[in-house]
Formats: sequence, structure tokens, C-alpha cells
Amino acid sequence: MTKRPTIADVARRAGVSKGSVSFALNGRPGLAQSTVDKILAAADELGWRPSNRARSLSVSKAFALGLVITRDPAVLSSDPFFPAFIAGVESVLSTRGQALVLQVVTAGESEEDGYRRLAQDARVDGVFLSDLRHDDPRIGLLVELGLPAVTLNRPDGESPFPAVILDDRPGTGAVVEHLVGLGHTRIAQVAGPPAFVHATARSTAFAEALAAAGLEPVAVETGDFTAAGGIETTRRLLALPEPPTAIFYANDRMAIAGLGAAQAAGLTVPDDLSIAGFDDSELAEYVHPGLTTVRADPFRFGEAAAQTLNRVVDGDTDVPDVELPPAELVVRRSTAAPPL
Amino acid sequence: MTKRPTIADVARRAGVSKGSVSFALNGRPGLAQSTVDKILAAADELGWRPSNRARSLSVSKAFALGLVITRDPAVLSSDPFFPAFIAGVESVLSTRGQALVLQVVTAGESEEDGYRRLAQDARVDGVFLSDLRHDDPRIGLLVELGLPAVTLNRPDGESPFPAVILDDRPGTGAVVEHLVGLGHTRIAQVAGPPAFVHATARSTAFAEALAAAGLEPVAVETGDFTAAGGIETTRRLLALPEPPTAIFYANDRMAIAGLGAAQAAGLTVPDDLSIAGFDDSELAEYVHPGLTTVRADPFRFGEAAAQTLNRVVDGDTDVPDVELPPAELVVRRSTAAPPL
DNA sequence: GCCTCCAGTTAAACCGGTTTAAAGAGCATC
DNA sequence: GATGCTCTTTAAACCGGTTTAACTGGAGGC
Repeated sequence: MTKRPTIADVARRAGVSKGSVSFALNGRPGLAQSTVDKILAAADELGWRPSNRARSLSVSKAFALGLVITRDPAVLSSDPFFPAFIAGVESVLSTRGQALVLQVVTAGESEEDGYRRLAQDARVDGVFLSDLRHDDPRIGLLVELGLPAVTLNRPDGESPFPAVILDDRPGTGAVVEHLVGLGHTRIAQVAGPPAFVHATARSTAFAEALAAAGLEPVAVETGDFTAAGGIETTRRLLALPEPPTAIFYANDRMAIAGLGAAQAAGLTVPDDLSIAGFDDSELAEYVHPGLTTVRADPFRFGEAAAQTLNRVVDGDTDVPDVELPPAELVVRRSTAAPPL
Repeated sequence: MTKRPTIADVARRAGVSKGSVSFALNGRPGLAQSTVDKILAAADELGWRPSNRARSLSVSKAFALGLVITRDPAVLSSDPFFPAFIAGVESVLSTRGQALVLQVVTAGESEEDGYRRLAQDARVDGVFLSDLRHDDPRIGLLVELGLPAVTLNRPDGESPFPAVILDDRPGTGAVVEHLVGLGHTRIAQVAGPPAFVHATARSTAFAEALAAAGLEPVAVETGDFTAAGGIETTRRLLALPEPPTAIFYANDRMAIAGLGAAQAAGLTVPDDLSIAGFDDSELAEYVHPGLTTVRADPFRFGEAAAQTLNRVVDGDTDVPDVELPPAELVVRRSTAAPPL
């Protein structure tokens, strides 16, 4: 493990100045082609790669992007979204020599502290803003911190940042149409926490799709995206005087737990009760019966978000929003015609 | 967003030299207490925080740790381990102003490229080595790269790195004892890929515990930790001329999928077949019937790993291995006495 | 009163790049 | 042959810290 070569070594070997090496590396005009070749050859022979740290200091960039996630409500622990999303992000970053810095905010602090830390330490050039809340205070915070960002889905307030959008509505509508088409009229929903923009978006889409079919939700419960929440809300729905014949959950985790709760209550799915989820997580296909759900593509979401954020970071003004192909219905065995 | 103050600003304000400010900040001896106070006060008034980048360059440290994960076999996507592990790591890093850099290796490359990238870019001061393989080539690679590391669990070859160990054996033994205690004699296992140290460790522990009870495995299938693998191996086990009355899976994901496969095959769990998993993932408690499994504490694992790695990074020689409290049995409804 | 010693402080070099201003070379112009 | 101009190249400053070696001023010893 000998010390790595520096730009000075390359310059010496090529018989030029440090500045010229820098110019050659960054492909700046003003150098004779022959000189450029000579320098690149020298760099190659020495196996030189410019030091990130030195570059960071002189150009005031971190060459890294940041993602803040809250761990608290176990929201994270079996969320199929983040891992795939992160993989998508990385697929873009690794080709550009950038890194992804994770900031997990633990119970004690507010999520905003996470962003504040990233900004104060100047660890990243920009951040991904996920799980938008209504009137999300983080947007103002990031503006104040001067930290570029991209939002995952469209915020409801003013935002100076581009958004990468995956529209949940078509998928939600498709689920409702599917259930209605099977003959269901008593459909309930287990929504996500109303503080989240995407949770209420799905709720609204659900209500609208039902209305379009001339129906109303028989009940709407609010879950917290966890399996425990799925159990509890399902029990409440099943205890209604006139329980629903179909339940649409805002994510697969709650749906799978709800499936368990229904079975524990002695019901057969889908004969007695139809169940649909949202995410198409890995287990959705393999539980019994297989879960009808809505599939998005978080990997691609990550890719698009990283590309978009990089445009902002690179100083591109007025980066347009990006629309991804909408989520689509995946029909499996957990939905069927309602009991007579 | 005005420019942040530098050490020179602080020095000027306190009426001292840059060097003194640096000394005061780092608590080095040789400064009069009164001077230190004056400097710290000035720093405070200006809200100065030393620049990570500059520090990084001059002390040749990244103030960050790295984690490389392979995304490919969807191993990641619903693995309950990593998110909790990462949260544990962060709980240590955030108090020290360090960051966690994630490197996701995508399909095309080998995982080693991930470490190589982290090392070449000098992005991190050390890395976590997870999912150890037999004679893991990454250990040699890290030595060669001069990158400090800590291994999650004990490697089987020589290793210069400390290990953080969570012993799976007591939990595995407890599962077997539990099943034997219920009266099972035909117990099968769905193991993990034999390339992984922890997979074979669990397998061996399983075989040994059975042997201690005077039994032999009725069959051992090798899964790949995915839900799809859980389905397939379960089908094979159930198709045996004399199928097992209990199956022990190497992780919850395969177990939950296996549960679905058994139910799809018309079996009632646990009356016809007992099922046990490993991990105590969130869904384990909420599927129907609740999954008997083995619970570890990945958050604490992350904490311990981060602390240990930091000792190595800080130049502590001979950091001892750390033993965590072993995983323990969690009995739920998916296990019962075998059918007569 | 002079020399030593030492605690306290500072100037300057350094980390490894980027960037700017200026110098130098080569050639055409008058 | 001096002047001007373009094309290359370089020296030096800079980013914001850390670290080393040298320099203070004052106390203490003789």
C-alpha cells in the first residue's frame, strides 16, 4: 500500500506544470493536443486518479447526494420502496463517481435535523425529499439552507424544486374498477396517515373512482403503513354491523397483515372477503392467496430522481418535472366476486 | 445564505492566529485557558463549524464509514436486516459527525468493485463487511486496499479485522428443541445458500441440535433467501414420499412464502405442518398463523459494529471481537404438535 | 545584569487539487 | 526590426483546515 500519486507526480512525469495536468484532465481548451496526450499517458502510467477531497475543497462540491430517512415507526424496516429506490439512485451515481450519503434520523430528533446536519457538514450537493407531507416544512428549510433538492412526487405547496412524479391514481382507479367489475359494492379502504401527500392522494383517487362507479366507501380507516396498523384497522372493519366485502389497503404491508387478520377471524379470502394492496412487494406474490396489488417501479423512480437532482446540482435552471409511467394493477387470487 | 465563516474569520475576531484556533478547537495543550475561552467564544459568536472538506484534506480522513450491499437477488428488497442495522450504525455515527456512505452494487459488477470504488475515491475510513462468504475474497481485497473493516460475524479464514458476533446457534438449537418437544421427529430444513458463512452455520447448528435429540434431518433443501425460493423448496419437501411434519427455514421471508405454499397445497398450519422462520421480521407476527421464529437485534448489531469499526479507524490496535446477546426463540402459532 | 528556560503563540508549510493572471513562443504585419 | 496578436504554458494564489518549527516575553537562577 504505497501512497497514491498526486497531480504533482503526473506533472513531473509529463514534464509540465500542475495547472496543465488539471486542464488536460478536465478537458479544457487551450492546451495543444500533443500535450494533452502526453499528460493523459503519464496519468495512465501512474494510475493517477484525482483526489476527491482536494477537488471537493477547491471546487466546493461534495460529489455526493443525500437521502434522509426516518426510522421511527418501523416504516422503514420492511418498506420495499427504499431499497429499490436506492439501488436506482446508485445506478446513476456510480457512473459519475458520486456517492450516496444516508442520514437516518432516530427517534429523538426531527427529520429536519437530518437535513440540517447534511447541510452544515456540507456533506452533499443535494438531497432527495421523500414522503412529502402537506405544506411540508422541509421545503422551506432546504431553501433556507441553500441545499438543492428534488421532490418525490409533487408537493402541494409552492416549491422551487423539480418533482419526479409517479402517479398513483391510475393504479388506484384500476383496483376500484376491478373490484366493482367483480360485483363489489361494499368496499372499504385502509388509508395511510393523512399527513402524507401520497396517502391522501391515494385516498382521494379511491373516493373519486368509487364515485365514478356510483358508489361510496362503506368505511375508511386510517392506518399507519405498519403491519400492526393493518391488523387493527382490519379488525375494526370486520366488526362493523355491515362489514365490507372488499378492502383496499394503502400498502402491501397493511394488506398482508389484514389478510392474516381476516383469516384469523375465520374468513376465507377471497371467498368471504377480497383484499387488495399497493406496492407489489416481494411477498405479495407468495402469500396465500397471492395479493392483488398495484405495482410501481421504485428502481426507475430512483434513477429518474438522481438524474433530475443532478441536473439541478449542475446548475441547470428550470429543470422540468419528470413523469414516470404510472403504477399498474396486478391481479392475483386475493380478489374475487363477493359472497352472495 | 451568506458564506459560512472560516477559521481565519474566527482568528481575526479573537485576535489570534489560525493555528491557535485550530489548537483550541481540537483541545490541544499549550494554549492558555484564557485564550481558549476567547477563541471558543469568538467561534460561537460567528457560528463557526470547521469545514469537513478542509479537514478531510489536511488530516486525510473522510469522516465517513461505508457499507456495500449487493442488490441483485432481491436479497435486499425485503430484507429486514439492513434497514435496522443501518439505523443502529447511524445512531453511533451521528453523534460523532460522521456520515454513512452507501454503495449499492448493481447486477453487472462484482461486489468487490464496490469496495474498490470506495477505496479509490477515499470516500470512507472503513467499511462493514456483511454476509461473509467462506474464504471470503473481500478480506484479502480490503487488506490490499488498506481499508479498515469490521466483519459481521466471524469469518472462517484468517482475518485481521475484529468481528462483531451474533451467535445464531442458541436460537437455532431452541427452535429444534421446541419442535422436538412438541413431538416432531420428521423435521426438514430450508437452508440458505451454502456460500454464506451464516447460512452454513445455521445449517450445522440445526444438524447438531437434531443429533443431540437423537434425530436426523428428514431432508435439507437449499433456498436462496428469497420468497420464490421459499415456495419452490417447500413444494419439493411436501412432495416427498414421507413429507416432514415441521420445516425450519433459514429466514422469515422463505418461511412466510413457505407458509403460503403449504396453505395453497391445502395444508393447515400448524395442524398438518409446523413452520418456523428466522429473523422475526415485522410481518412474522401478523401473518396467519403467526410465525414461530428467532429474533435477533439488528439495531444493536449496527451500533456495536459502528463502535468497533470506529475503534479500528481511530488507530486502536487489537480491537477485540464483540459478542452480542444471542438470538432467541419466539414461539407463535405456526408450530404445534405433529398430526397423529 | 545576563543567561536560560519555558509556556504561549505564531508564521509558514502542507494536504492535492483548481483557477487566474501573466509570461513566453511563434508568426504575420507594416 | 519593432509591434501586435494568437496560441500555449506556467507560476502563484486559493480552497480551509492542521501541523511543525521558530519565535516571543517574562520568570527564575546565578
